[in-house]
Amino acid sequence: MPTPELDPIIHAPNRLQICALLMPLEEAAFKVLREELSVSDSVLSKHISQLVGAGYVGLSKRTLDGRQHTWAYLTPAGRHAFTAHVAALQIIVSHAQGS
Amino acid sequence: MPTPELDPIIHAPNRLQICALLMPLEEAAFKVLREELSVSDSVLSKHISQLVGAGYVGLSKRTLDGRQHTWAYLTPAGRHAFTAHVAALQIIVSHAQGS
DNA sequence: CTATTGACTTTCCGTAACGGAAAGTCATAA
DNA sequence: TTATGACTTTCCGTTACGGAAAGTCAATAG
Repeated sequence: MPTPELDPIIHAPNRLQICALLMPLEEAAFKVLREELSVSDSVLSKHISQLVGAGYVGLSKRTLDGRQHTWAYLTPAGRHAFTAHVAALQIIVSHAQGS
Repeated sequence: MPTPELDPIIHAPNRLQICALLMPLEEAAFKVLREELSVSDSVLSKHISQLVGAGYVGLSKRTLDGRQHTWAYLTPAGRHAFTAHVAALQIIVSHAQGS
């Protein structure tokens, strides 16, 4: 059995966390993600861009209180990729408990 | 609860796998690791060097059949770091199943 | 209608991580 | 003394990040 492949788009710590946070939600506000990850706007924006580029995340820009706000959500492909990534991680880590 | 920190030394896919493979063993031959990871000698050597540099892995060079062979093993610090890293991963991933 | 402000986005920049290929080590074996 | 096997290092080019600063844009404030 070949080693399961870890998805480089998802593996990066910040993106792994973004995906994990989005998994149980329908969507999350940009600001919320930024606070959860404790990163700057630019860093979060760039990571989200990569996820969007991979087709894993979708954005919804809406106006609230007269201001523009961005919400992010996992696409079906994103949910699938995250699930597969976690499965791969578990297979790799499972060797640790005695192959 | 602050986000658990992923150890960058261990997080890299190849090194995560090296550590996972070494966890249940007392030691593993260089060649075995190279085959399990399907990487070149130089790549494996460089990743192991980083683990050694972090104090996570130790090397034992012995002669067998008149040839030099290298064996790698996790140090106590390495086992501890790997365990902590996996625990951090689980905490992050656990959010996915509904925070 | 123009300036401002909030909420991101991009660009610019420097550092560090990787992998592949090739050269270098070193302890034997021939 | 040379050749091997088994790594180790070096060289090189690509890519990934993060921080800082500049740029966008829509929705007010004036």
